[in-house]
Amino acid sequence: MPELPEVETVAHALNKAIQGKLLRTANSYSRLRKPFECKRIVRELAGKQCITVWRRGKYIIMEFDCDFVLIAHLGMTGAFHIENARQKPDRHDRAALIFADGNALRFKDARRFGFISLAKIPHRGAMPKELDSLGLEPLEPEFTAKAMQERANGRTVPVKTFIMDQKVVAGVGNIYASEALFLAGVHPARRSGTITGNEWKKLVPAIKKVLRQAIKAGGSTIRNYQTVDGSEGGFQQRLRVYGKKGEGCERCAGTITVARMAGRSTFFCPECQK
DNA sequence: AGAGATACCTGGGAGC
DNA sequence: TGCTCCCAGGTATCTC
Repeated sequence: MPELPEVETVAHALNKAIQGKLLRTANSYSRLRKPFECKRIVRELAGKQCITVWRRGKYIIMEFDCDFVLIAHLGMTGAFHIENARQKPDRHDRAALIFADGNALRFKDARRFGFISLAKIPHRGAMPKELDSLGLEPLEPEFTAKAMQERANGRTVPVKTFIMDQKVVAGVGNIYASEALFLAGVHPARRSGTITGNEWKKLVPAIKKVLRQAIKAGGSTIRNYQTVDGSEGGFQQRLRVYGKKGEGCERCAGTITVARMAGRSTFFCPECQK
């Protein structure tokens, strides 16, 4: 389940892998959440050089030396891998970018929740308008307790759901939302508008800390996630509540409990998260 | 407009 | 061993 740390790890690896390469063509093997527009992609990007690859929220942006970018989302099970273009795609490969040097960047996605789409930008280095609605970037200075308290004012959704709202904060998903709330000692079901300034001063740094630690560990491998070279992330060993229903809390005598919030499993300690 | 539910999709694990 | 059932969840879209 790729969240910000996994996407960061993948974007970094992709940047190393394809920066400077010339796109030759593209292939589509089956449909994704949004159609992979092979013909349009080839028309706009063939012969163009990949300039850089970066991340915004959970989206990966591949820049080329023109006014188009590719926006990729890994969905639940998306992964990129590089191999020789002559190699046969395997069962779950959905699309490929073929480079002039003979390498293929294949997008593998068993559940097809991911996508790669072409977007026009006003000028090189600009943010595609498709990503305008994304909220605060949690590792940037703009992500502060004050900004979050303002946005939460009057809101009644559980704070867990609130911090997973991509229009509020971009990049926090189900795993790290549970982990950050645990670190901050905040109960996930609390209505977001009732979180005090002091609580946001614990929760905002907790989100940053959890994300930074996970990036350092190369992400968490929960079920599906793989890095570009096929290796697994190391953060799952450091998870404190996610997936730990029935286990003892590491901080108090409580037992980790699971509840559903907005249809998602939410793990927390009912004793020390208030 | 905000909140919650549902659809999309398929591998994998649980239970029998 | 092999079958069925259900869960995992990011996002778009719907209903209230």
